[in-house]
Amino acid sequence: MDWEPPVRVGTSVHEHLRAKILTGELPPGARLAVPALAKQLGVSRSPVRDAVLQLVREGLAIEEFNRGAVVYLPPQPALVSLYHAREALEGMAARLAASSISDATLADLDAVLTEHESIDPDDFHRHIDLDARFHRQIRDAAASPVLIRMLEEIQGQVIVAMRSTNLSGGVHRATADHRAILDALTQHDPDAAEAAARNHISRLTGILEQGGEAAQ
Amino acid sequence: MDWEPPVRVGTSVHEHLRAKILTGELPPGARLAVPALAKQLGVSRSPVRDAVLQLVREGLAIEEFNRGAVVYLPPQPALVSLYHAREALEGMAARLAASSISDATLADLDAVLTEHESIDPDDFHRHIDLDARFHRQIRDAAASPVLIRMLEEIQGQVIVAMRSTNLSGGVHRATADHRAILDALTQHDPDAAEAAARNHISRLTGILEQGGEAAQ
DNA sequence: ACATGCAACACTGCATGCAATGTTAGAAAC
DNA sequence: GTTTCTAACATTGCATGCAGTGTTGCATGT
Repeated sequence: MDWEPPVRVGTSVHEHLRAKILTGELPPGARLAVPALAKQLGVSRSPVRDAVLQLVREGLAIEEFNRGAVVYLPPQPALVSLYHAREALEGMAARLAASSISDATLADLDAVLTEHESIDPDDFHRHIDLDARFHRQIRDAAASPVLIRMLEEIQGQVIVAMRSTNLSGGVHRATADHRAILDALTQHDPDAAEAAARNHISRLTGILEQGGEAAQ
Repeated sequence: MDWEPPVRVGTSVHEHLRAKILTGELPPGARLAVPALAKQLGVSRSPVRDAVLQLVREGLAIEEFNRGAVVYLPPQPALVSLYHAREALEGMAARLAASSISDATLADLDAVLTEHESIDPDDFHRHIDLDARFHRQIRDAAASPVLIRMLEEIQGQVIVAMRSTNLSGGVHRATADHRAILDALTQHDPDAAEAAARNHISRLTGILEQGGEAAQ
């Protein structure tokens, strides 16, 4: 019989902190002092230390020497680099997904996108959430474990960055791009899907390089 | 004045173990028991534990419940996934490098490739080393921190996999592909560089999917 | 010879102690 | 009011203790 290893406290703490960073409850600059978190969460310092170290390796936090880690918002040049990796990986994810995506997943994507197309363009919280859900579903549809793991990491950082800077590129442009991606996926056309996904991200990279202030 | 944080024991241990895995001194299956390593390296278990955890997150080791971690060779489907991510990221690295690469780096690449073209095709150790150096230099020439970090991880796993399976695709094909990539870089042609890099990796993916026995 | 049971062992993950070191706030001096 | 010194404080990374749990190998019985 298969056996699932017991849940590790360190893993739970990591997920807990990661979630709080992604929702913005722990915004960039928030301190992640191990003793304080351990006391607050009612566990010892060891698992908390593991969790914080992992957040640092994920790029969601940065160490300030002998002062503990803080939630991290990469500076603009690092975001450009992040978006280059994102373009490559999301392109490949769309390519792979195009071949194998199921009708059920296509329907889910359409539901998310249709909702996205109808929201108040000023409702950034909802925009970020729907955007993340769309990209997450394509990522998972690619069904490629390494790709999924790397995109999880990138998309986490993207959410923090979107929340802190105006790099959405506008809700309408985003949903138009998403519609193009979904159309290509619906036609199971890998080349078109990759091109559409890369075009979407590379447009955002362009905005970023011009100062990240082009939203709306 | 800038201050470089003191070297952490855990980091040294991680680099030490990583190097031993990449050289094959610790082959897939080798046990990474924390107490044993700590005793052998003359440090306590804490930094060794950190190092092993990081190796697991890097994909170079896998945990066997309550028996410690062992050096990991991903099964074939996971390698295909690894190569999909590799294709996307190496393609983007070549694209970025094409714009910014210096004449000095081009000369270095040519030196590595020229040496590679002249080796005994049966000298796999040297083939793996020269192959890794070529890809590493392009990766670094891309000068994109996120891309570099992710490709470091992928290329580490690739070295382990090459050492254990016949997926080089043949020394001559490899150097021919590399020559095409270097030509595109020399012409500072991003599209051609990306296409050549992706073509190189995707050919290897094909070999992998057909059973990984097509070397020579 | 082979299966079974059991005791010794090994390893993990979490808790906690500790020395080193950076930070900070307040008192003291100017 | 501003600067300087200093002492208390906080945090880190490493060391080590410990309970829980899986593994291993040997003795024992059939």
